[in-house]
Amino acid sequence: MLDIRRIRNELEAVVAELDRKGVPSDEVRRAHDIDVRQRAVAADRDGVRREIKEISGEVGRMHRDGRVEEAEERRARSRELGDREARLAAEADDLAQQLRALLLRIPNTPHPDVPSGVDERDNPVLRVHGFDPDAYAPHQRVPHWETGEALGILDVERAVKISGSMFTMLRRGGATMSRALCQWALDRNADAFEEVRPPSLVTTETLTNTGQLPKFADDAYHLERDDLWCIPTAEVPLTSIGSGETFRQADLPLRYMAYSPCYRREAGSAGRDTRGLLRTHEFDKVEILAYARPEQAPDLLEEMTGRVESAMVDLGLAHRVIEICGGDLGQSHHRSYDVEVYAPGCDQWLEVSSVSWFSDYQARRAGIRYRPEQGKGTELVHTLNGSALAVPRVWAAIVETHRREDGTVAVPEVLWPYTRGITVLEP
RNA sequence: GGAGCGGUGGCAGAGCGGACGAAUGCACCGGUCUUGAAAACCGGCGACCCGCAAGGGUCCGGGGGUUCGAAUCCCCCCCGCUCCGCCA
Repeated sequence: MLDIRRIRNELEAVVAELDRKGVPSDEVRRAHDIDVRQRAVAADRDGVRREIKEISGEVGRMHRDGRVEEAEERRARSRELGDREARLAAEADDLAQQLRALLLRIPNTPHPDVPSGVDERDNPVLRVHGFDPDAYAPHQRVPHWETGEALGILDVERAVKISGSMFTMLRRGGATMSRALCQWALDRNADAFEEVRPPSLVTTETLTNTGQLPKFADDAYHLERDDLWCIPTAEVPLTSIGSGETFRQADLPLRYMAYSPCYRREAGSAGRDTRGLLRTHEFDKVEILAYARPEQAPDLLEEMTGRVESAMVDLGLAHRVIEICGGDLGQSHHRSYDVEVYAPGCDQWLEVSSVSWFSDYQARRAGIRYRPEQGKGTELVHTLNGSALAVPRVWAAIVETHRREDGTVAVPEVLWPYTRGITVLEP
């Protein structure tokens, strides 16, 4: 959520900032309007409550002093006020509820340095590593789904039989390498991040904290019987670890990482990226996440992006970093970098990580605070997160990049400690 | 799933219709004392919202209700613990 005080005091600035994301101003203006009315009604309500409290105190004292009929008169007066209080309170609650519902739908404002743009075509490429389009041999120009089926390490047909379209199944060395990628990704970030194994099913409240609800309910799997949601990313449970809690400034930044399965309905993307592993309902991912003081956030964003890039280097994959422009930034995002890997077989840049800074947008929804060493009270933390490694697309890029002339695939050496001796994927 | 007990400030733990935002202890912050520290003593110490401020309001798991007045009484829900059942 945005800070209602900013909407209150700097409405036009907020409108201008949201415009950079292509967000129309009507909802913010309506929020501003409701806020004005809400506060007026709440002030009236509080005045009446104050009177009731005073009178109740008097009634108590009169009773002790035996002034019964005087007390009776005061009591009648308070009863009248009670009706007014109830009406004002109901109105104030209703307005507050409307305001919150609106606020939950209004996106975060972008960081001032976010480049202007309308959609993904306007995302500037920040840097490119190890990419030379002419350097690929014909044996690398084979899409991973063909190599995967030929080697018996990818079995899409049976996955579809078991679970329906857009589910996949890895087998033998392919399954082993997938698991190895997760373990390796966790181990290489263990220097700075606490390993967590979070729940994969979460409550409506938890899925609201990170911004997926209420707006994007169609994208998530919902277990109606128990009113639980399948997480689309470990960001969801990890962000809510600290919900409703207040941390000490000295403990920040707090860093967590987790392997988790991720579930996405991919509503509206039927027919896109239908081959292979590029877009599936269920996949594995290792996520890294931090709670930080606002001043710490910019450096953390760079550090976390750097961690993803160096992982791609170690896997021998060509990749690039792009910055997400205003119009392409997600609902909750303040600033984002995408890391994309080049897959020579399908000749595509595949997004394997999106490292993002959410400013205090998620922390305000979730109530994650810290106590500053100077000054009074509490402040909201800033949250950041990114995929340390999204398995299927990295798997695809490895199978295409490291395919050899004989049709087998070389497993990157950094994974060998995790593959039970498998160094080559072969039939 | 069934039965019993419980959910109060950072923690422990009183309060069980009015003077309670809440005793007390610990923790924490400031001071006295001390070469320094500890101990002792003195003082302070919750969060959130509205307000320039003065000040006001809300919060005793959550939601309803009773009452002039609810942490305290009633109803529903959630969570925890113990026992039973079931189960990887």
